[in-house]
Order: sequence, then C-alpha cells, then structure tokens
Amino acid sequence: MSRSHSAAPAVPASDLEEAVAVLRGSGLRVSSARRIVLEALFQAGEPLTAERIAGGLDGRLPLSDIASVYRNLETLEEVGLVRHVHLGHGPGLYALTRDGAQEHLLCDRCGAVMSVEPERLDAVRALIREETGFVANFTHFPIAGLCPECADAHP
Amino acid sequence: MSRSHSAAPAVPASDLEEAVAVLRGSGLRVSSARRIVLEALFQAGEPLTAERIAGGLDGRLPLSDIASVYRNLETLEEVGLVRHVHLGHGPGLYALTRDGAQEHLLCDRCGAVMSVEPERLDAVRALIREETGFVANFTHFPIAGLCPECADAHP
DNA sequence: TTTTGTGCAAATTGTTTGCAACACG
DNA sequence: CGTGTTGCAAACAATTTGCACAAAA
Repeated sequence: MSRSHSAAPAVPASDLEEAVAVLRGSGLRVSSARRIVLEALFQAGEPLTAERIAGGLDGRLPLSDIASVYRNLETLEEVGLVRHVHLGHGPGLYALTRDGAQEHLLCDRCGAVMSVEPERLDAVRALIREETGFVANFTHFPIAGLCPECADAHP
Repeated sequence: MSRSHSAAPAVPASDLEEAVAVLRGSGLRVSSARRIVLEALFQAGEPLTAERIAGGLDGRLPLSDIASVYRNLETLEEVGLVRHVHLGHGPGLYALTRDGAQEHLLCDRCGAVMSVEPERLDAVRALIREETGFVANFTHFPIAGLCPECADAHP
C-alpha cells in the first residue's frame, strides 16, 4: 500500500527526436512500439488513454498491443517523458511532460475538466499545508467538485 | 460521462434500529442481506471495502454475496445512510454518514490517510472557488499529496 | 549474439448485470 | 400473494503478468 506514483522528475522533450534521445541516454531501446506511443502523444497534443494509443489514434498510426502500450507508458513515465492523471473513474490519461505539468479540476456532475498552471494553485497549496500539513498535488489526482456552471445551476 | 456520485443528502442514523427505520420510511425492504451490510458498517466504525463486508468482517458476521453488497451499498447511499470514498487506486471505501470526518487527504508516498471535518477546509474551498470558480469537494475524492512526514523527508 | 522488448493469451482486481428463485411486507 | 431482493454466474473495464519469440544494440 505504499505504491508511489508519478514520482519521476519531468524530462520535457519538445519533439520525437529529443524524446528518443532521452530513451537512448537512459540505456533503453527505441523499439517501433515505443516510438509509436511517443508519436501518438506528440500528435494528439492532448492526454490520451492507453486504449486510444493502442487503437492507433483512429487510423493515424498503426495499432499496438495494449499490454505493450501500458508497459511503455510506464517506462516512459519512469524516464520522466510522460505523466498520467486519473480523472475520476475511467481509464488513466497519459500526456507528455513537455505539455505542462497541469493541475486538474473535475466536475462530478457534468464531467468537465479544467486544467490550470500549478502556480495558480500555489496559494491553495499553501493554505492546505497550513491547515493540514499536507503538500497537495493535483497533477495525478484532480480536485473534484462542481464546475462554475453546475455550481450555479445548483442550490 | 456525466455520472454524478454521492449526491444524496446525508441521513445520519446513530444505530441499526434508526437506520432500519430510515429504510422502512423510504419504502425499502429490510432484508437480512441489507441488515448485515448495515451491521458491518456500525460494528467496524471505520470505512470498509465491499469485499470486507462480503467477507463478514473476519467471522464477526455471516458472509454475503459481493454483488448484493455492492447493490445494497448503492441503495443505502441513495437513501443517504452511506457514503463512499476513493482513496487513490484500489477499492472504494464505504462508511456511515453518521461517522464524522467527511473530507480526506491521502499521501501518495506512504498511503497515510487523514480525515478532517469539512469546516477545516472551508477556507481552502473558498480560495479554490475564487481562483477557479469550482466548488471543491474532498469527500468522494481526496486531496492527494505528501503527508507532513513524507513532505519533510523529501526535498 | 545477448538482452531487452514484443505480442498474444490469460490472470487480476473492482464492479456491474441478467435472471430465476426467494422472502419481506 | 406480488414485487423488491437475493444469489450465482457471467460480463465488464482497466490493468497486469507469464512466456516463447522477435529485434535492437
């Protein structure tokens, strides 16, 4: 019960070549399956599920085996190229660390997701630390609640 | 993707009889399976997984069917007697609404869980709303981060 | 040529669903 | 007695693992 997640320091790579170089530099092999996962993330520009990567991004990329995708996402995360978020229930979402280490807010009612720069929550973090001693982090698990619209539409 | 969780207003029952009365009052039947789920929650005094309830609390109660346990937890939640939390990965934890401390903080590193009274996070909630417009709620999904100990032990 | 990584199948975990038998009210 | 509930089996979703084979380095 002491599994620690997304603890690897971010290693933002701005393009495929750079990412591949990071792999090489870590003594990891650059297999085609691995390259496809990276291409998917670079092409999508938004967080993806492992499923969607394995599905080849609707024909834009070759299909991959879902097990390999998960394994590769894990190693890419260990190297710091990738990070993942859990938005409530449902599958995890994976993104390149170069696409900002966003923090997330999730609406329980309508499912809306808001991404914000970490700095925008620093005051919140400070207050949480004051009140509880915890150093909060909303990159891996989001802040849940009601989005502005749903909050208004409700008592 | 618009599934709304634990939206029912809390109906705290201080003991089994009271809880049973709430069921009756809602036109629900008081089956033995249902009663066992309630007994488990009252006896445990701490949040339980469906699995653990089905397992009879290590012999203290008769075994139940896991599917029925889930169904009953759901209806008990709809009635407001029960609420559940998702602590990171792993199974959901169910507790009686009468058992205080509804908001949670979870340490990503050591798994420690801190429960706090909602009021203690009201200032945090206010600040989050100011900054993002969201009305945050940490009863269903906790605040993730590092507990005081792990935060100190780390840079 | 030696690892490291792949693909496929099968196992796991957590939760939900279909359905005939059952029992609460 | 009639409908809400149960129990069992089976489906499901997300993720992981075992293992023989393929392919980077």
